[in-house]
Amino acid sequence: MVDRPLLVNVVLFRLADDTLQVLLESPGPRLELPGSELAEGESLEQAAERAIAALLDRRKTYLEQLFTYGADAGAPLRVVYFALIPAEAHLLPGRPARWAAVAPEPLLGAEYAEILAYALRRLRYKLEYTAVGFQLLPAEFTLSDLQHTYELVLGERLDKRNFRRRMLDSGFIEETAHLQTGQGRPARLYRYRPDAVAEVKARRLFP
Amino acid sequence: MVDRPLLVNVVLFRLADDTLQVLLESPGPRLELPGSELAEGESLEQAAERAIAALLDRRKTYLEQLFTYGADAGAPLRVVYFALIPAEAHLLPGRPARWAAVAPEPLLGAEYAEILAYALRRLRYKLEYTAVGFQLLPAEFTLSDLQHTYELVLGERLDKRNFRRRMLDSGFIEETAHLQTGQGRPARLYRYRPDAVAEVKARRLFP
DNA sequence: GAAATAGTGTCTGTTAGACAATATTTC
DNA sequence: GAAATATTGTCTAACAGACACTATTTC
Repeated sequence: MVDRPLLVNVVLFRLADDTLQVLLESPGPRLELPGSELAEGESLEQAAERAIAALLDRRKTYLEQLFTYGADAGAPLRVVYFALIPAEAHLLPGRPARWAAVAPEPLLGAEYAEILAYALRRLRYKLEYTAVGFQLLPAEFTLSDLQHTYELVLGERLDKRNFRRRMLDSGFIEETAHLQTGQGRPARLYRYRPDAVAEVKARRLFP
Repeated sequence: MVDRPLLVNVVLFRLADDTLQVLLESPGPRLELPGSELAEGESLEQAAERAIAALLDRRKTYLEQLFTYGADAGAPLRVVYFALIPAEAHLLPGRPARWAAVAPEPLLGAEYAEILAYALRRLRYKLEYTAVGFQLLPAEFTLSDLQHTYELVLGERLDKRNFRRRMLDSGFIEETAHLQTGQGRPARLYRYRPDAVAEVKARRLFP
């Protein structure tokens, strides 16, 4: 049996300050992705949740296994998860961690940068083809909020009319009785329908 | 550091005898998926390739990491890959392994059955949205062969005219100068274009 | 009433999907 | 010429994507 360290890392995304952000730790001079060694009698997912619970005051998140990195025979094995965190979650005090914009980060090691890039790719993919965007928003949200979420994650502008039409047609969301007031005309609040089919039927290559 | 066994399993698919088949081993009374423990100084992918090389006379295959199973804290960690094997590959002699139709297999343990079901789902998904089907065929193939491949994996009949049209329009394949003769009219042989973009642009949920 | 934001409908080009007849070979 | 297989084109309904104006609220 091989005695090789097994790490569980977590890429935590959130939307705040009009930016897609990722949680980075700086225990030393360099930035790292949060994580920990797999503990005795613990599942992989539990280890990921433990790493999140050590950083945030919120437990319930969208969590998905990303990949297991073990290409370099010398390096530790890394099982990487990614998670979506609503903006309301707070960092626990006393942790050398901060939310950083998803962007080239010179202090992030190359191995972590590769993982982060892949996680972002998967997040965008997920967002386009499934109904995962709600995990970044509060339970009730306006269609403008939702569109903004998509625009930030995908990094492109979306057409308002087409967005609303397709989002409503998809059946993923439903109206609530509530309105959100603000600067201009109040906006209808919607909520995610957990019973909706989460996968979009995408175009197949073959008939 | 936790001292937990780390296994690398491989789900090997091939098409033969008009069936989608998977390679199963029977070292004991039950059937299992091939695999081995991760060896010292070895990458995950190398371990998967080693497990394949121990069974088949062909090394070069399509190999993709599927998932890492570690939900049960008591069980070993399993990094699972899936691979596509052309029908020409031969089983090495003296191995307690056989190709079995992908179907409910009573002798296959529940954990393996779950893995196999997921691998099949991923294979179908891959086939629909990327150009991976060629990995199950010889270098040159007819459009009928290719359609047959898709029909077997997807488990449904496809319309010939639409299939050919879209496959040719996709640019994934190109004509060769060769024909395959047989019972009826000879068929044009095609080959995969490795330089083609492998991903299909699928329909997005949002504009 | 000015500023801000929410909300709504139509048109066009492309594509998915359904559908059947002809062409070329072997035996 | 019968049997087997390969090859080819059209039509329609649905959808993607482009596009601009009206409605409702606050200050």
